[in-house]
Amino acid sequence: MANLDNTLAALADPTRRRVVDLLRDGPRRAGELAAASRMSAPAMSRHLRVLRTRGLIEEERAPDDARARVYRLRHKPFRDLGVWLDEVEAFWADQLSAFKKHAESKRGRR
Amino acid sequence: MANLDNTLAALADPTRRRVVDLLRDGPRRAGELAAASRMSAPAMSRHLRVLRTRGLIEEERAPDDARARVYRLRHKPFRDLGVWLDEVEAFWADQLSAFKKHAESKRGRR
DNA sequence: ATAGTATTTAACCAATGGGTTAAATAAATA
DNA sequence: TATTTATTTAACCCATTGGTTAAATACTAT
Repeated sequence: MANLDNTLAALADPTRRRVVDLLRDGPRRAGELAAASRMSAPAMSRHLRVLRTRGLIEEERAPDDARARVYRLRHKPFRDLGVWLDEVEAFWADQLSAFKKHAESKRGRR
Repeated sequence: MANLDNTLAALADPTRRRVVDLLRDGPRRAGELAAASRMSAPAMSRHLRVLRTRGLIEEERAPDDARARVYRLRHKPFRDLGVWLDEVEAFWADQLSAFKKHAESKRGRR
């Protein structure tokens, strides 16, 4: 459940992308994520479920308080997305493309 | 209109992601993209509009047949996505994260 | 035991998304 | 000029999404 389409679908929502940014600083509780996003607990809970079932994050109980759930980023989906992105980027690295791009820059593109 | 959220929203749909893959091989007509994706012309047209209004592709008339519209990838949104991804990836490059990850690999994670 | 806290699940609702078919545009061709 | 051809736009429909509030779960604290 961690293919590219799942990953991109999970990241499509701004709230969920924001959660990823928050988790870059380390694992966070559901409550912290909700507060930081000014979002109700149920709403955040569902976003977290989407991120989890699509493989972007993983859940565990807080060691100090088993009521709380702590979420952290998983590496693989981001790595895979990076691989795909590099493939796409290769388009511009390609000589022919570079030539076309150059020709077009003269017409005010970028 | 080419921020990260727009880009990710545009890429969330599998058909649109497929279009990006097709355009990696060079510019393509709307009709070609529709056929390659086994999708009706109107449906593809709307996907192309989403990709265009969100800044991922650009449109021009075919030089040889002005009825046809040719689409090509734009660089910026993918570059920006790459920048963000690298920031996210930095999470795992971080020493402390690396340590945690190592500790957890002993419990069967990855 | 009782009450409080952290979070999820359920039920519901309005908005969005993606497909379809039919009509509109606009250019090439006969 | 009349007819195809390439594509978009419009109108419509159904499924999905993301939010809300209320209830359920499960643990902590008094």
